[in-house]
Amino acid sequence: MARCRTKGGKRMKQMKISEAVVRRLPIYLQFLNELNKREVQTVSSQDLGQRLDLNPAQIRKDLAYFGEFGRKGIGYDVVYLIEKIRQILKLNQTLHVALVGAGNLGHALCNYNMYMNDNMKIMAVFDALPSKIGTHINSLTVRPMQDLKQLVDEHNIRIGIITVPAVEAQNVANQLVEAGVEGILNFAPVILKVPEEVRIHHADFTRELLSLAYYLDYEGEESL
Amino acid sequence: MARCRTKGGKRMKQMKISEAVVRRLPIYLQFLNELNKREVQTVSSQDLGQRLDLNPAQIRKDLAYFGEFGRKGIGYDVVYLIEKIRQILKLNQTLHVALVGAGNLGHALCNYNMYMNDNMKIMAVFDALPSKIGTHINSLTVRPMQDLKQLVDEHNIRIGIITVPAVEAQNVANQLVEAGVEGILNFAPVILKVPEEVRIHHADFTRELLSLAYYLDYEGEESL
DNA sequence: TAGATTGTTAATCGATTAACAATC
DNA sequence: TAGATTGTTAATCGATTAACAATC
Repeated sequence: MARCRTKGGKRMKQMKISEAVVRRLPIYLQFLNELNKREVQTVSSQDLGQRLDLNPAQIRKDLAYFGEFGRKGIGYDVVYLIEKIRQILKLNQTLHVALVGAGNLGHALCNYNMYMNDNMKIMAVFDALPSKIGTHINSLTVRPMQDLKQLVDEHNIRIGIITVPAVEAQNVANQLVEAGVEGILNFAPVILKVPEEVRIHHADFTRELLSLAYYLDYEGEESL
Repeated sequence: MARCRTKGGKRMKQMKISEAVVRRLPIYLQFLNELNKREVQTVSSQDLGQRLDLNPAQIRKDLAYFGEFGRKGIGYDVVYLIEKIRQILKLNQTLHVALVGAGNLGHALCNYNMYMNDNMKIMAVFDALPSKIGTHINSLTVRPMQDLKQLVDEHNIRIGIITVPAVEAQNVANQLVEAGVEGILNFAPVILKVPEEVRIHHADFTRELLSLAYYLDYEGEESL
């Protein structure tokens, strides 16, 4: 659902952008924000590539999918490129988020409250445990699951974050889908099934940890 | 650093396994564990593919990099395959982990204490804040950063987890490297530079959230 | 045996990288 | 102008998928 330009500059919708490209955009944005904070005005694909361990040609190509953001002989204007990437990722509208699971991890995420992402806002927190309901996390009151649909509608919530234990995650996902969210970020260590029109991303750190383990050097050389 | 077999069955070290393959192994393992809990004995690549939204041929190929784990006409024995994947990911040894950052997220991870991963154990927790030092998280006492190197040596800690604020993350990474960890799992929303012999994985949920935002359907069609 | 399913080779598809004209 | 760096095309590389013989 990206918009690109034909040679003539006319806009052309729907030119399939690969997932790999989309996943790099937040990385670019993160580093560009750092550069901006350091008041760096301009950056080349060379510089970016060096810092991010990516091929400069790849970076140029990634950005070129969405428009001509750079200047030949000069590089990219940091502020301008930040603005453009924010547009691509639709970060100029504030995205409303519901968080389900007021446990430790849920608390952590609320505290973050996307402090660096002014563009995403947790609007409501839910939990199934009666003991949790009514308690406060920052300025939010933990709500029972029955209120989910109503609050999703009311606050125009488009994303759900799942921070419940693994056994409940699928059930919660179903309820989020039912309530009408368009995307889910799942922290529980299980594979969830959702209708294909709902986008699901996994933030399951156990996966990261396990794949990390693979890359550790052998110590006690063992055979399979 | 994978071991494979030549046709004749002799072992052959070093046949480059792609990162994509390694990242799928934990997913297989996760689902196989579920099947095992449900006392399912056998599973086909067909079944797995359906459930995990992956191509069955891909799954067979992934597994075949490491050995012949299946039986033609039958499929894979769930228990046996779990065991094999655990070996590949080196989960049969208990991996010792240090966690730096006793904030909310650090607490959450300690509570997890890898409950489902008996194979990883957080051996020590560190923080820079004097107010945090000496406090307890479960059975662990929060230690000052000065103790890092000593405890890494003492407990044979091979992995460091970073859950400190973004601005401190690079500094902490440096200290972890200095202390001798082989891998780092970074939760802070920054790009870290580490020597190439140290493996670094990112569990930065803001990235996941931003790329998720990209895939939400447009509402107020805006042009770039 | 017939049906199912693996492991593996070959074909396809897609992503990364190199190279270079355009231009600041 | 000379040097730098983009946007983009072409070349390369690698990953996914299809197909099928082997075999349970």
